[in-house]
Amino acid sequence: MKIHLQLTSADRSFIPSLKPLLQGHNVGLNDAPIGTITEVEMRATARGAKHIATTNPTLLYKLLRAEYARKKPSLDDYAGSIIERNGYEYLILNPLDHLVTTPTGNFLYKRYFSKFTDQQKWFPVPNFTWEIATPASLGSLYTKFSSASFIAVDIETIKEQLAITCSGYCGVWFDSSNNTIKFHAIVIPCTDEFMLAWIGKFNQLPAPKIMQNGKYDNAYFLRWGIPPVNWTWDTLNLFHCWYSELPKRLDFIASFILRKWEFWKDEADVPIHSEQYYRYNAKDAFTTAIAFLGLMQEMPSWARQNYQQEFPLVFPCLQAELTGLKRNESNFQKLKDQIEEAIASELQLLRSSLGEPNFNPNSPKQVVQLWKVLGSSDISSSDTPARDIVKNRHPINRFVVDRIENIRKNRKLLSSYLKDGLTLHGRILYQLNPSGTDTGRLASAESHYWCGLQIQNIPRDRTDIVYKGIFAADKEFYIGEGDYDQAESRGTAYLSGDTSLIETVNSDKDFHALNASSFFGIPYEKIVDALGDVLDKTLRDLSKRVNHGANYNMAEQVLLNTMGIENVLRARSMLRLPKNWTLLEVCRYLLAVFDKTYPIVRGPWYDKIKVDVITTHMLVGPTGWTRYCFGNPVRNKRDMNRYAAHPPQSLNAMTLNQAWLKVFYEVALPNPKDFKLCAQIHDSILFQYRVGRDDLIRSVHQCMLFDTAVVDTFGTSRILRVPVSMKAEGKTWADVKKVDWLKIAA
DNA sequence: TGGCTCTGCGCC
DNA sequence: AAAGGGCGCAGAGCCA
Repeated sequence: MKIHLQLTSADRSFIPSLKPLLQGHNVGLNDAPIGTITEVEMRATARGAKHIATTNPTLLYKLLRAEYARKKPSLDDYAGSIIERNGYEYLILNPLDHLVTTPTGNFLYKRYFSKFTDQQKWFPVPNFTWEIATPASLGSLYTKFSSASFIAVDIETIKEQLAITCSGYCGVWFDSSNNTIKFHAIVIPCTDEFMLAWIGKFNQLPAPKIMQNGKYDNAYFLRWGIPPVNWTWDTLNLFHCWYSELPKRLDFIASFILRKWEFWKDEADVPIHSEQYYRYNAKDAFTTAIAFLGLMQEMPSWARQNYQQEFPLVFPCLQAELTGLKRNESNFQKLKDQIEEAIASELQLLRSSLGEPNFNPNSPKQVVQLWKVLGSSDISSSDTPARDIVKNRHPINRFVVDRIENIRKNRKLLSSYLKDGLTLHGRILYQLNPSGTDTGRLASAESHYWCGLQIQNIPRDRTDIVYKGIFAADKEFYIGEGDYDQAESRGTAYLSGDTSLIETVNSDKDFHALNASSFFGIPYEKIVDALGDVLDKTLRDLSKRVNHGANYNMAEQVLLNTMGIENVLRARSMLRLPKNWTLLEVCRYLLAVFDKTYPIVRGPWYDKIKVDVITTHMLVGPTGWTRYCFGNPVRNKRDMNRYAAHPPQSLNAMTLNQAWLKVFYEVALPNPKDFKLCAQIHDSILFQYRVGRDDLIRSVHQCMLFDTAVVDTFGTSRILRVPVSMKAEGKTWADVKKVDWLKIAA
């Protein structure tokens, strides 16, 4: 096959990276500017090519202009799409720099390129047929769909009243007599109670349901009292379980799985309840159905096993999302007033002392300008490390920077956590997404209902501000929370097989104080006394930071940034390091001390991670959870850092996810009147239990405690059991108290 | 005005 | 040359 590759001049320097992908194929390259489409087709014809691949956005624009005059199409949206014109096939590709700047570029290029060179291996796309259901046709359509093997479902919604505007169904019928698959999509407009009832009836059809991010659709179905049965498949979760590092939007999945596919999301911008609107809905359902079949055909067994672990999580997540937490209105208002007042007075002070009545401390540009005035024109950023440098140069700087920091902190609180529109019916809602991260942690975001907040980054309580007090227990309920103790460090210890670290995490003594003692040669008794009270907080904090830094494979500059100049200076004098050492030298020393204490972690274990990724592209965790890795940890330190952070973070996530499921099935479902599952926050489970049902605290504790066999770098298997500490009896999230009777009674 | 990217920052 | 992992959200600033 002959292919014409129409590039841009910006691609020129990346052509060497492309060459290996073109080997064995007859490809002609051209990077001249685009005049007209005809001109490009003439270039192709000149070399006998009917297939044109392009990275040229102008060409894409010209190809689409007739259909979508509204806005410029984005190359990234259309990457992988095939557009037909005049008997030519156009394959849209991202700019060639993706081959070098993204870990997935090479893989995607190869895959998309095979849409031309290896056409028969692609899943065949059937014809798209669809119709709008009417009261007259619904009866017969219902009969027809009753025999479907699968039904893909997708809804459209509007913000007003959180209403469903229509629901699309794409039936899939397997006919074993002639070995064919039939598809047909319908859209039921949700225009009145009668149609809503029909949507509910279709949702009750027995066929397994396929959705793309069905948690969204189901939030609306549940809101309107028409839940579906047999939701078994979700293309979002399927794809995440296969290639967690790739995008997971339906349009991306479609162009990844299907050869002849053209991005269609630009069609969405049409009037509600118009025919095009319904067509768009039908097409989404159709796409979900065929993407599902393509995924089933192609996904390897390890990815399916991932799915068996991941998909069940959507049910407790959906329940927790719709439960949310009640807001304590008076605490909320009081806090908001307090913060607004603090901002106003600090801002006034700052502006008048600078003599700049319009100065905005949140503007990076203005703050960098201010550095110039203060004689720090070498600092070009206004972020935390930059401010740290500036404020340590002069007491006047410190005064100004302190004001800026106070204002920024409080403004952040106000805009992200004390904003309008947090609640629905007095409750703060959110999403918990099992497909949101590369490691298998849940991600969180604002609710599907266009309100609420991300529940996993709530500000921790400070001496002056107690934010968590705005989350209130329901009437006759208490808030409780179960936390894994030092989960990631335990994971690092068992996964690496560093026996010193294993000994440290398993000790009854304080983890960070033990570290401080081994790192700096100070007797443990001088850091923590016999009662467990901390005597040397500074030293303990220092070892905490060093441990944290080393675990994430920090370089010394970054350790300096996170520790701050003052802390590093303090470390230098406290540890009696040479006075002529620079801050960076001190940081280098601190990281070296970690390596000396725990030589296996950043030594043989990291080597093992590199070998695994380079030779297999896989990181397989103790639960079997497998991450496909596109990056190269040998050539690229960023990739190395990601893959070094993955095993402990993922193991911790898997542990928590299993506990989350257990709590759902063994505590929440059997006790619907007395227990509410609220959220998962990376190493904790937040819940509510009815006053008097202290036994449920113990039940959660039991669900969270379990054993995992972990094999280390050298093949030794050990049983890891992460201890759990329980907090409970909170009238708000801020006043949960440590539960101390669990151990005694157990 | 709306949409986009960049910067900054909250949590574990 | 320099390189901290995993997230999501808001404001600033710029462009059309």
